[in-house]
Amino acid sequence: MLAQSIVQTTSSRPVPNHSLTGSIDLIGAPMPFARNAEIYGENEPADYFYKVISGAVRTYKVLSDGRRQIGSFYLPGDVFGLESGPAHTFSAEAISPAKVLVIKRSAVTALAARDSTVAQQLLAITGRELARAQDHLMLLVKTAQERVAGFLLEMADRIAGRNEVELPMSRQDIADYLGLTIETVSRTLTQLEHACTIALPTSRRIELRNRGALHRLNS
Amino acid sequence: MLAQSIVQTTSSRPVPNHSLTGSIDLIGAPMPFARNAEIYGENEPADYFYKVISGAVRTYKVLSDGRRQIGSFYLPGDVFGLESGPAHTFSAEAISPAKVLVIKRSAVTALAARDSTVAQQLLAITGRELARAQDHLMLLVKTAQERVAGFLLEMADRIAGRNEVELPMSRQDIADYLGLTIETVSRTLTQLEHACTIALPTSRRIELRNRGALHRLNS
DNA sequence: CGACCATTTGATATGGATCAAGCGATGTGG
DNA sequence: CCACATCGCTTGATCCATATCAAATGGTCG
Repeated sequence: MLAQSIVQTTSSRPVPNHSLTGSIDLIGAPMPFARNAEIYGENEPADYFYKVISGAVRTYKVLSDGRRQIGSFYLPGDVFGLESGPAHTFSAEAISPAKVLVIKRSAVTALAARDSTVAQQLLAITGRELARAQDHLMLLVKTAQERVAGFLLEMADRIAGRNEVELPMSRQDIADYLGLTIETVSRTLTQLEHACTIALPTSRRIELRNRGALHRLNS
Repeated sequence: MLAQSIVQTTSSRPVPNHSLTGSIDLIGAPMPFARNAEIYGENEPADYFYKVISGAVRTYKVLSDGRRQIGSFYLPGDVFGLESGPAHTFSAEAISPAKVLVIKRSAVTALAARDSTVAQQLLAITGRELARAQDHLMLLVKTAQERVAGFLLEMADRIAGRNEVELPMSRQDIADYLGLTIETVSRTLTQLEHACTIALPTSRRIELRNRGALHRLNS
């Protein structure tokens, strides 16, 4: 939403005749990515940041022992790839076929220097990313049940359709986000189903039957 | 350093005669806190943010089961308590006797709206906080040895004196930062000592004898 | 010196990882 | 249209890293 207003601001306000601030340069064309296609790699120059139009995206790092840690999931409307340093600190891939708006960082930075509302939006986006990282961090010190419950509540909040959620990501993605194995995620979901806390009409579709119980687990 | 320049900017540039932007209101007096004194509590209004002058600070949350998770440690020069929402999401306490500069949020926000360098600094501080949270997050999915090694390297980078580090925090603080128990932290340090990777002249003082080994563990 | 608190060390228990197999859906080629 | 391969997920059996419980040690301050 805030990201949306960055785009709106740049395209709707009268712009001086500098090519950097023209809406074409700033927004670029929405770009399609296939399932599992790389959007950018860790350590690549962070000259662009991105906004999800449709589909879903994951950012991740691979540890030396081959384990993968997912940093975040991004859904339509979310901005990702905005870095404080010169390089991306995670890699990014499309989880499902995705359309992504590619935004030139230098253009927005230049714009922010003159338009304080743009600067405010950049700050707000970064601040929300920080809050999300902190929430994620708190999940990683909990039990498997608490992590899975927290994940389900997060996704239910972020994806429309209050109590029925269609997850875009695989069990492996969930496991790598929560610092668990795929087996533990699967077993925990089964437990929650047996406790009638959730229902699993299909493996990707999850119905929250008892939010209270999930919140209690999430503590 | 960036935070420093916020303060310098506000005190050295000519300021219009608005009380909000006067340097007194903005900076306030450096405030002393005793060991373990609360600086602010979770969910309290985030009307101020803070900069460590001397001593050390921890931010933390207490989970429903009583376990405490430390979000970050702050050392002299570090800014903390800068939130995207209206309330603090962690509590903050002095680890050791500390002097802390108390800064009025609304004043800096107002200033940032007119001075884009201030806005840039706010963004940079938030961005570095995000990077730190992401690094912390990556630690929490590793083995005990890797977490402790990563912690030692982080502290060695942040505290002066390359290879000899005087830690301001207790084993319990370290354990709650790393999502381990105090016993596991202690045992791991002992192991590293036996492997001649570190030396422990006193329990709070740690000498890094083999950075390479620590980096390998940290992977 | 003695009490207290932080830290270390030791013995045992356990949650989740690992290893292994089975199952169900999806898609492909004959 | 069906047999079969593949892939994602679930379930089962065992193992291990770290938690937990318990006690000893050491450093600090009155």
